[in-house]
Amino acid sequence: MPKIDVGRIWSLNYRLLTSVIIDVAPGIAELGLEIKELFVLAEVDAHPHPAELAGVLCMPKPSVTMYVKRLEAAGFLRREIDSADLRRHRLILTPEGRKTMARGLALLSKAFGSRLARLKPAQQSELAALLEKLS
Amino acid sequence: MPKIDVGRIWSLNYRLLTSVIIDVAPGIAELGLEIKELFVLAEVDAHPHPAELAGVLCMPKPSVTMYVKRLEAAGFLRREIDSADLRRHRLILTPEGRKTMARGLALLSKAFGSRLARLKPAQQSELAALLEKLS
DNA sequence: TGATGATAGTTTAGTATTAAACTAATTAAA
DNA sequence: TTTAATTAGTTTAATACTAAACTATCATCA
Repeated sequence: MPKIDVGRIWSLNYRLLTSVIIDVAPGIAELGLEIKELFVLAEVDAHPHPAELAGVLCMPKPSVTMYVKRLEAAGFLRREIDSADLRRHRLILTPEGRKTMARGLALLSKAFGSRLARLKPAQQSELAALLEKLS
Repeated sequence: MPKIDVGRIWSLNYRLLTSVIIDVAPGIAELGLEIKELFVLAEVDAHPHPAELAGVLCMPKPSVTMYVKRLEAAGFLRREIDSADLRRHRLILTPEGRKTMARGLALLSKAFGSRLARLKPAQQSELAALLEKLS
């Protein structure tokens, strides 16, 4: 059996993601967002606390601080003090933030989806399942 | 048929790559490299001119200028003027650069490979084939 | 030729990112 | 309790990144 070239899988995948990000950045910018801010918005429902967001998104805490600050200033989310733990900030999407997030994710889906479309539906499911196992 | 969630595939994949990079960064740093410098080294044989590297690696030209400058200073590559076109710099890996590149790629393969190992060999081939189609 | 436009690579200058140190709140142990 | 250790989030200070402008060379075409 042929040995898989890990480096090749890696670089194919890396370039795929990078080029999709480059494609999609201008559209995202029109929404008043940066890509990473969109990632933050997209995880706020599931992980409403900054420290969790940093963990889930693999980004340092100060970056989250800054993105949250900007997202808040833009009216896309607000924060409440968690009364059970006064250190924690609970983040909440505003309706505007939710709408903008949906638009941003739609752009990303469209850009990535147009590549995914090269695969048959069954292959797309297969890819999703394989990535799921890797994560 | 269930509709595939493009955003989910995306974020699974994005997080996979990010976390592998975070895992591998300290080891790469011990070689005297940054991750992106390693990516540059790895493509120099196939694309010996900075402008091409920028295209292939999806990074801006000034970034390539900077990485090349550091890699040259570290003795990992040298440059020659292309006598056919005096604007162009032909980049050449030094033996030391080649050795360091191999070590860096080995680290990356090991880190990514340890995730890939969750898949059976046939599934690894399948993943490689799917990513190939997407690139 | 020589004028115009394109391309290779660099520099500059401003923004983005992040490691390290910090403040404040919580928890656990003595 | 009070002390020490931990955790949440922020600030600071330094580095990394990159858009825009630049220099030099090349290519095209009148």
